[in-house]
Amino acid sequence: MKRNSRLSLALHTLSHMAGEPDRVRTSSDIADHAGTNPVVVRRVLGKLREAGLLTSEKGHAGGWRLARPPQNISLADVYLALDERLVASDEISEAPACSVEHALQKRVSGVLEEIEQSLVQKLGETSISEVRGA
Amino acid sequence: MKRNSRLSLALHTLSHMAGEPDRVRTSSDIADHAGTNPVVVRRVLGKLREAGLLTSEKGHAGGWRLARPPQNISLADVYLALDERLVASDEISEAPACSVEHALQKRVSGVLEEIEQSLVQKLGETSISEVRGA
DNA sequence: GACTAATGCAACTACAAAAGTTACGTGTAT
DNA sequence: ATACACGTAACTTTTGTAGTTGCATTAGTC
Repeated sequence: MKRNSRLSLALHTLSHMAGEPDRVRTSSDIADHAGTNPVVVRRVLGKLREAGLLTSEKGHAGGWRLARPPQNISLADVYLALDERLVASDEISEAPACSVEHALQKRVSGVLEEIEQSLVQKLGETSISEVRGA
Repeated sequence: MKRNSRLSLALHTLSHMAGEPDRVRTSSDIADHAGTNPVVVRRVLGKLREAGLLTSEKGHAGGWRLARPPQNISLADVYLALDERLVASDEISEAPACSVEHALQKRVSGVLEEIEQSLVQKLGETSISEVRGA
């Protein structure tokens, strides 16, 4: 696949679903369309299910479905569901000796965190249906 | 190190330099402060030099220095210098069979590209000196 | 009840990006 | 001449993630 594939796969799948919200889709179908395989699809969509964006049903005629109207699912919902933190680092900074150094590190982290937040806000301005729609 | 380490290392170093713009620093000094090693530092700072943010001098008493006043170096400058594309994918999409599918992929890519742009814009609003300063 | 088709999940392999490391060439001040 | 610094190439190590296989569980269908 490519980089940022989880986010890309999630958006792709959700946008696709937004077109026919009532249709149930299997992991295999989705995997075929996305050029990947069913287990990867389940892994990614599982995250979206945990976040309440999708529902899944086992057994015969089971599969995936949107849990809410697509107008009501923002890109930020998806991003957060996947635990992506593209900008900020989930740092385990190994406590630098110097305290000035430590202060500076917190500065940098703080700035990146702000940028991360503004990214999420920006993502919140677009819904899945808009991705498909126009 | 941690995730997003190149950006983090670059910002850290530049912020540090912003404090004493006239001082020349060696890769070793910087590496010690950042908890990494000189070659990695040279790799990252080399990108910043290519982008005109830093200068380097070889030989005895050589080292790294800011190429411009720190007020005049934005986070976007740094981000772009490193060729980071945190949101958008540098996709080599393997041409999907269905053309509808292809259209949708372009949609998703387009949206991510927009988000990427807005991220750069946001980064452009902060300078290196502000990171250190307040 | 047997069969089929779907998710859920664990364990493993494969691969790629990046950090870390070593080594050596080049340039420059003393 | 020497010491010190960058520039760069080649290699190893680490890590994140996709891909794969296998099997348990669940739910319709015959």
